[in-house]
Amino acid sequence: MPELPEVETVVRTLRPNLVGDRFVAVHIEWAKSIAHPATSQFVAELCGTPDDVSLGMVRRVFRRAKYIIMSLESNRHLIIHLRMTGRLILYPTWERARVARHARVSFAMASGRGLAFEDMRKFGRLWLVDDPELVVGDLGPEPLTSAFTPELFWNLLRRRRQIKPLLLDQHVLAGLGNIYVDESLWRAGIHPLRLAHTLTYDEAQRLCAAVRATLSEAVARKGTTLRDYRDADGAEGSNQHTLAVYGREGNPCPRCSAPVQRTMVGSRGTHICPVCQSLDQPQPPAD
DNA sequence: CACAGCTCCTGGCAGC
DNA sequence: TGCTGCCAGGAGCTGT
Repeated sequence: MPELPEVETVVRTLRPNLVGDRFVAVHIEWAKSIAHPATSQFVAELCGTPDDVSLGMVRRVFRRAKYIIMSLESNRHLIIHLRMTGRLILYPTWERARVARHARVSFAMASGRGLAFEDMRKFGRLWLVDDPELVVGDLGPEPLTSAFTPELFWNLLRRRRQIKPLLLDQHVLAGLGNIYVDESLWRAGIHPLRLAHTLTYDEAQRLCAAVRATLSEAVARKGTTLRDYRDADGAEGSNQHTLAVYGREGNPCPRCSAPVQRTMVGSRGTHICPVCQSLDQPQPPAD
């Protein structure tokens, strides 16, 4: 599942290949992948006009939370959310992109290369908008910026709500998904069912640092490839080799060797160390 | 407000 | 071997 580190890696591999290149054609294989506007308008507006093809040029490629944003010369923005199984893969030609397995939308670039949006489960979505805020305007803060301070985080926790679903809520904090929430809570020694407003300031500070460390280490390892995730060059990440709890049910906790348990929290598969992440008596993990 | 449940999807896997 | 059916899960939505 692409979360912040995976999306960041996709952006980093896309950027040097796309900035300065131009969209010249697009093929939509699965219309529901286009969230906005109507598919005919999406096709008509992406590539500029016959008398000014430069409007389809990519000026910037960047990320907001789990959204990939490409700013075009036309001042429009192509926004892509990969959801569960989405990928953005570069190919030497448009033809290769079009025939890629699970290709839902494919783009021809002026350079002759192709870009494919591949998405087995069809949950991913694309937008073409004038104002990116229409898509990403309601997101919470970015956890890897200097603005994400323990004080800010402390304020986000002033709610009577289970900590794991809270951390997964993109309106509260933007970028975490199921893998990195489980890993962050394990690192901070906090049980996913703890109510956010009952965390001590010390615990909040630990969790804040845990989120930052978990995400930045995953970025450095180019993301977690459990099954579907690839960067724009088709390469896997390596963070899956260092996961502490996610997907490790029955294996020893790296900190205390107790068997990792899998439970359900908020109807999501959840992995904890029952010793390091106690629900009853909050105490710092013996790190 | 909090949260459970439903929807969208399909490859992979368990069970028979 | 081959069939059926269940399951994951991000985000938006409805219902309680």
